[in-house]
Amino acid sequence: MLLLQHLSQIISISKTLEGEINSIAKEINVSKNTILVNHKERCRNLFFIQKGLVRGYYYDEGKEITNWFAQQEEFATSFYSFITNEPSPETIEALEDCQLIQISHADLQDLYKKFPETERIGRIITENYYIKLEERFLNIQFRSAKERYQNLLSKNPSLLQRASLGQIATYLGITQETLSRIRAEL
Amino acid sequence: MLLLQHLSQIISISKTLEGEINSIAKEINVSKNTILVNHKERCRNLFFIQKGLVRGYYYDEGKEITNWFAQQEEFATSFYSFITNEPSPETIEALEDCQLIQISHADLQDLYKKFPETERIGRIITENYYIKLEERFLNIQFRSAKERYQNLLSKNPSLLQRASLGQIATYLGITQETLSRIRAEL
DNA sequence: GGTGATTTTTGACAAATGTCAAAAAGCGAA
DNA sequence: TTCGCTTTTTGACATTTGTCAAAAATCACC
Repeated sequence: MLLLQHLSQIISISKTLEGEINSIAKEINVSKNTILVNHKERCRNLFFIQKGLVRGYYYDEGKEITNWFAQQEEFATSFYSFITNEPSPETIEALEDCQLIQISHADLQDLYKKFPETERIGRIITENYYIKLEERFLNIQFRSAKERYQNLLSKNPSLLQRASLGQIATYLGITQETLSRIRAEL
Repeated sequence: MLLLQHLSQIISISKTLEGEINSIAKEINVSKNTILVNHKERCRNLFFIQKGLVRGYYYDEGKEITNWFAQQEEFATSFYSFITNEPSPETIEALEDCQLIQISHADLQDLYKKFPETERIGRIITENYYIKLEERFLNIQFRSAKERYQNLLSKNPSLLQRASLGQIATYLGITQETLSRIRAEL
């Protein structure tokens, strides 16, 4: 399982722990356009993406604004809702047919209790996600629309083929028209 | 010690753990304008603010851009540098005379090893900081300069008295002139 | 392969914010 | 109190990006 491989890069996973993880990790396949978490609904699951592409988006003045994309070997959840148990401000949808691993919040808390060494995994993963978010924050604050697009293009070129321009534009914090113009002039 | 109080809100702290924390937590007093971490230098310390105000800032085209403010009962560090051990992209300075608790990265790692339950504290604190950063990210992406200012004003009015307008403006992602105009029209 | 829906591009114009320069206000030290 | 330095405000103008509408291109499905 890709998830176990991924986690074992952080700490070594004992056979018992491996068994426990296997027992709480539910492998699910969802088809393109499936809504994994609905806006205003509590998000009690963490998803690990074994294959496919998922995005989280907000509604702002009736329009969908992409908050993040997650692909193979990344986690996806409404972080805010998962942690606080408040309704999710964002909707999560599969942009492609996906093979996911689903872990419930309750099972994860049990895992933390039973295997305290997994707290370490949780901490390190959260730290890394924090750093990624910080980088994105700085990007949006300091860089022009064009620079952000070029940055995305160099770091994640395949995304441009897999998501629509409108989805990518709002992810970059610009309108679709602006993105279209940026592309035209390059 | 305020730090212990703060941590005990997350998990209960045993007497042994308390002793250990006391032994690695160095209380320091720094005066206004002290640079705690220099840009391009590795940041190997975590600071907990018992009293005072600290800010982290970047240089962008020669100008200082405030990345964050931290005050009483908050942690301050160059998160990126602390976690990755790379040189810090940001400078950290005390904006007021401060009473801080300093914990080194090495000591913290030892603490995590000796007292695995502290991993939980680390995870939860990181999660909360993640949520705060996400909120700020959405704020800057969705809200106008004026809304961001009003938001800050309502959530943290004292900051306006304690930091300069220039520092606050760049924190809000706008220029000082724009902030000045926003204030004038209210 | 054709057709209706969806996505992307283009145009004209508007709004928000930035830049540069200078004036005004505030503040600390002698 | 005054002088010099720093911070804040104001003015004129430029730039970036957004908005709304329509045309063009692309895609999915029959």
